[in-house]
Amino acid sequence: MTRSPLARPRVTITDVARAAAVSRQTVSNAVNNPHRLSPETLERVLATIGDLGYRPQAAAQSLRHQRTGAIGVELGTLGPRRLNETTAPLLAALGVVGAPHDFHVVPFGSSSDEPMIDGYENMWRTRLVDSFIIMDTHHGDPRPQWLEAHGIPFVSFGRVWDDPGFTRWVDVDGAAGTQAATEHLLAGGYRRVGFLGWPEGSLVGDDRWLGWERTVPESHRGPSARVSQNLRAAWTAATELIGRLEPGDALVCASDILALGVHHALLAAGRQVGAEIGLIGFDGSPIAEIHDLSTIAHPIHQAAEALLTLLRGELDAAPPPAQGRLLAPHLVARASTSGPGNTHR
Amino acid sequence: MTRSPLARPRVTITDVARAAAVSRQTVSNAVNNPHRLSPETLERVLATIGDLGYRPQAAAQSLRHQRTGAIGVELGTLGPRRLNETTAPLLAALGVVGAPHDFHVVPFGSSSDEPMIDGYENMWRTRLVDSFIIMDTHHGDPRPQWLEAHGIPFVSFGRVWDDPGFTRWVDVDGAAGTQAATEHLLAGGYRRVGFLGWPEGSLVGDDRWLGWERTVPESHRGPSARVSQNLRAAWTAATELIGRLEPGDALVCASDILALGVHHALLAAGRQVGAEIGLIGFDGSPIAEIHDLSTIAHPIHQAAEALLTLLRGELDAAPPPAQGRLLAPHLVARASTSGPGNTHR
DNA sequence: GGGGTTGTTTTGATCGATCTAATGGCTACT
DNA sequence: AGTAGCCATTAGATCGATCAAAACAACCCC
Repeated sequence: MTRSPLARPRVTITDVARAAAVSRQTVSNAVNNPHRLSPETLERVLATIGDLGYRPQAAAQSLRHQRTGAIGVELGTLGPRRLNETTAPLLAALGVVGAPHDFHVVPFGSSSDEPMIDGYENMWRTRLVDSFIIMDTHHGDPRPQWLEAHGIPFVSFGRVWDDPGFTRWVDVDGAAGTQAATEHLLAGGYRRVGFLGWPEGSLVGDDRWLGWERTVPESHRGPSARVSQNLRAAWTAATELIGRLEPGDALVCASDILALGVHHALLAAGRQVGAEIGLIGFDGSPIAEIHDLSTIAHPIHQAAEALLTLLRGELDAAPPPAQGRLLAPHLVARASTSGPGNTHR
Repeated sequence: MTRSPLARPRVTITDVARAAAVSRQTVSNAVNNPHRLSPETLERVLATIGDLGYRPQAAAQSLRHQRTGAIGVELGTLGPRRLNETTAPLLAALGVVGAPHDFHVVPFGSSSDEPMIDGYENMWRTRLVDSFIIMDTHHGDPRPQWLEAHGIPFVSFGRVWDDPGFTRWVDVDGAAGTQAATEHLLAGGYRRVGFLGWPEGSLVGDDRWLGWERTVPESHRGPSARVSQNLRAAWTAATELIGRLEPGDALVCASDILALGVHHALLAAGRQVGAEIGLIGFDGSPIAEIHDLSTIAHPIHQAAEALLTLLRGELDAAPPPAQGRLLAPHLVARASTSGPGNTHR
């Protein structure tokens, strides 16, 4: 029944103090204010810390500092809001990027459509977390206002559309993404570049449309259409659209799902993806990877860094930034944009 | 600069005690041992708790109890082990199911392929978590042994293949899944049912193959093939396979990716999915949903419950169960198994 | 030698909750 | 009346870390 030193009994600051024949405070200083100790003492204490494998306990620090370093992130599991493709990777990135700064993530769920503020309130009141990152904000979203009203620190991944004065957000520059996609296709030798996007009126959708529209020269403009985010709709629209596409033309799509619809329509029409018709999606989803479709991927890692920086400012009561932060997504080139005439592998 | 009661200053047990004119301990008892109080006192204290909106602080409880209720879950972000389709939903389910039992999840990442034990050691030594759920165990996985050796509480989602004596796992019954798929197809009127799976030798793959093999009668057995988990391979194999399929036949696939490959091959061959050839995948992934493919979905919610139950036993030093727990997945019927001759929608 | 500095180390209090043991009030039994 | 027993309540200590302030040592200056 012997247990290794990692297990019980835990190593506390008192153990280290005793072993090094100093006071608890001196051990604490060795860790947090090394300059206060004489070189000899410092060395001895640090050696003892190493020997015993001491690490400060998070719970004790949290209590003392009144800060846990835990960031609440809501995962909409059931109900209308699904776990989307971007959420999970962002969560992972936040975990990795946050660790060195003593931040960690605590996902929590809202099991139903109930006033989901409940989840936030629980996490906050028990101080299981001391800040939040909200995502997928939409018009009429009650969360920003509620959090603000209660003085709860939070930042947003995605602009807060309802409140233009709110600047503690990080978002992906959709227009820059479709612009890069368009340039990539033109540079790759495709003659005309068209666009398949979502119906006008969605802020994200319009943004992505804009990037294409402002980039493609009149002389190289291919046909375009706007349909809803759904495979069947995309397929149907694409079937009509590709009737107007000539070999050497290409399509920029507002999402990987739309691109997939086009992919299927091309397949069914017996036309070749990439060599005959260029095709690129948006979102960097696994779906695009599986189908060997080029796509515009979100800068997840950068977003995580930026969000944490913002959050740290917020927790230290620093003034909010002058404006939100737009990050450029990056291009992932695959077979579907290998260039006209190029038969890929 | 007024702040709402939810924000600073926090409501502590002392505040409640003062307001209700009792001692701190009495407030604590009102919450944890109500039977110890006289009815009048209890009522008064609870009313005060309600008025002030008191909730015990997690950090203080953690320190006192030497238990945080936090469960570490590793998210393999980069490196070889990817964030798979099941991980994210399970994480969400654990969050929801765990909350009422004062459990919460803390995802942490291994940013590289380094000895990833590091991540576990960090989380454990600082007692940021006091247990782990490991997933995606594989042959030669160092984690179970390491955790065991250090006396760290953990349970596994997925059998621990290396150690048959280890019983603190929950897994999905693959054979039951493919059996249900096969029965569904036969009951739906498909004449012959074939199988497309992974090469022999993978434990999960063989399990899924078995469910089909033991269920389909000799007289209704369709052609089968075994290929690697990858769209292109599936597509190629399926192209060959469907040459041997007659209208009214169906295929059970070991994964949604494989089913997708078949779907594409059918599409390219101009054959109709569902009405002509039945098709069902495995894993309940979004990919299947998007393509309107029937699939066998993992019982994520049940798995989360079972894992938490196991974990609670482990934390309370209860003896391990006699054996691991196999959960039956459930069938999600969509257009791809609508029955021979039935044109769906 | 008293007083002032600087530098290192320690003491005591604190964060918020809960455990243990003690206290005071009341009834009941001898 | 004395005391044993029970119930409701409270005082004090504890979990592990850190802050603020005190103590102590060594040195310099007038």
